[in-house]
Amino acid sequence: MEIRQSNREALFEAIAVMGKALASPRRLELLDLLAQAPRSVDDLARVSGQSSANTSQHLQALHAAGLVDREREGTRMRYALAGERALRVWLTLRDTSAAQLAEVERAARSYLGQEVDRVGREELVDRLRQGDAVLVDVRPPEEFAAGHIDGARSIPLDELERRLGELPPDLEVIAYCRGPFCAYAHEAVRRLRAAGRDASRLEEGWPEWRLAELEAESSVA
Amino acid sequence: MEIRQSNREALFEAIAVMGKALASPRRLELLDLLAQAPRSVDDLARVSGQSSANTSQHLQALHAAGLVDREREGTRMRYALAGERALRVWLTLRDTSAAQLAEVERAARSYLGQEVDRVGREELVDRLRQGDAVLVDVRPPEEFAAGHIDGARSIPLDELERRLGELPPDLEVIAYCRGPFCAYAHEAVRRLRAAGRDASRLEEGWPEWRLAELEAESSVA
DNA sequence: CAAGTTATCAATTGATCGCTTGAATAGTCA
DNA sequence: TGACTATTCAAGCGATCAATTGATAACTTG
Repeated sequence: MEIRQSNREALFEAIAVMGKALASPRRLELLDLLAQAPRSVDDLARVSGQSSANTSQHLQALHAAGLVDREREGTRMRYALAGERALRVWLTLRDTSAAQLAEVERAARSYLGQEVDRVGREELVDRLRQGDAVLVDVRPPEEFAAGHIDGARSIPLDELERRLGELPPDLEVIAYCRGPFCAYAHEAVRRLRAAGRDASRLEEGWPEWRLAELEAESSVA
Repeated sequence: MEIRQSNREALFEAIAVMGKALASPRRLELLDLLAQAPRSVDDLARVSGQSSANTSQHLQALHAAGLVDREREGTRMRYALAGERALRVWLTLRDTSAAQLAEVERAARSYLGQEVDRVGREELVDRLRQGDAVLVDVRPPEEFAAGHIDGARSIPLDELERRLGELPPDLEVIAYCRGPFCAYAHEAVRRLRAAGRDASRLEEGWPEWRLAELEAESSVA
C-alpha cells in the first residue's frame, strides 16, 4: 500500500521533469529557435543574447527532459528538437497559453505590431495552384535550408527591399516565417505594402506546417 | 529595437507562466484528478493526501496559469479543468514524457503492476456492436457521474467482486478507468481473471476518450 | 604537439518555490 | 446572531533554481 503510493508519486515526479523544463522563458526561447533548425550552443547563445555557459546549462536541462537531442559535430555540439513529439509539446503549450492567458495575447500583439492581412493553409494551397500568388520564406537562410514549405522561395527579411525585382510584379506575395508569434512575416508584409506590392502573410509558420505534414502522414499510415 | 527585445522577452515570460504551472508533481496530480471530474479543494486535498492550504495554493497557481476554472458553490469552491485545451496540454505532456523519458515508463510499469490484455478504441467499438463484450467503468461513482463512455456501466473497483453477478457470464468484460497510467483497470482485469472471467482493459481512459470525441466534433464543424 | 575554438563544469549569489503553521474570511445553517 | 465549515491569506524556513564567473575538458587545425 505504501509502496503503491510511492510508486504513484514517483510517476508524477518523473513527468514533472519534463514540466520543469518548460518552466523557464529562456528554455522556451531555445525550443522556439530549435523548432526552426538544429543549431550549435554558441549559435543559440548569440541569437538569444545569452552567455554560452548559461545556454549550455539550459540545453542540458532540455536534453535531460527528453525535449532535445544532441550530437557532436567536430568541435561543436549540434542540438536539435527531439522529433515530432517535442515539437508538439512546445506548440501545444504556446498555443494553449495564447488562448488561455490574456497576458500572452497582449504580449504577442505588442511584439508583432500592427496586424496585416493573412491567409490560411487551404487558401494558400488554392492560390498557389491557381498561380496568382508567390510564397516567400523570409526567415534567415540557414533556417530555410533546414526545411521549408514546398514551393516557397527564400528571401530573408533583411534582403527584401533589395530583391524585390525577383518577385513577379503581377502576383500577390504571401510571406511566412517562424510562426504566428514571429514578427518577420508581419514586417515583410508591411514593407511590401510600402513598396506598393500586394502582400499578406500565411497564418502559420514552418514548424506548424511541418507538424501538420507529419501528423497527416502518420494518420494515413 | 530595445523595445522590440523586451516585448519578445515578455512574450516568452508570459508563456512560461503556464510552463511553470506544469513544473510540480503535485499540480500534475491535481490536473490528473480534475481530468476525471470537477472537485472541491478539500476533496482534492483528501484524495491527493495533501493539506488543504497547500492544495488551495497549487489550485490557485493552476488557475492563474489558465489551466483550471473555479466557481463558488455555497461554502465550497468547485475547481474544474479549463476546457478541452487544458486537457490537451496535460495529456500531451504526460504522453510525451512517457515516450521520451525512460524513467516515466519505468515508474508507470512499476505502479501499474503486471500487464494485462488490452483492446484499442476501434476494437472496443466493434466488440460492443457485435454484442460479445460488456464495458465496465471501474472508477469511483462520482467520476462516472461526471462523464463516461457511452454504453458503459459503472462498477467501482472496490465493489467488483460483490457485483460480479451483474455481468452477463457469457460476455468478455472490458474495463476502463482514468487512463493508461491508472491502476484501476489493470487491477480489475486481474481480479476478474482470478474469478474465472474473461477480461481485458481498454487502452485509454475517459479523458482520452472525451478529448478524441471533442476533436472529432470540431474537425467536422 | 601547440594554439585556438567550443562546450561543459564548479562554485557562488540572489531569487523563487514548496510546504507548514496559524490566523482571517466567506458562506451556511440552526 | 452565533457556531461551523471550506477556503484563502500571510509569514517563515529550507530547498531548488537561474545566472555569473572563472576554470577545465574535448576536439580541430596548423
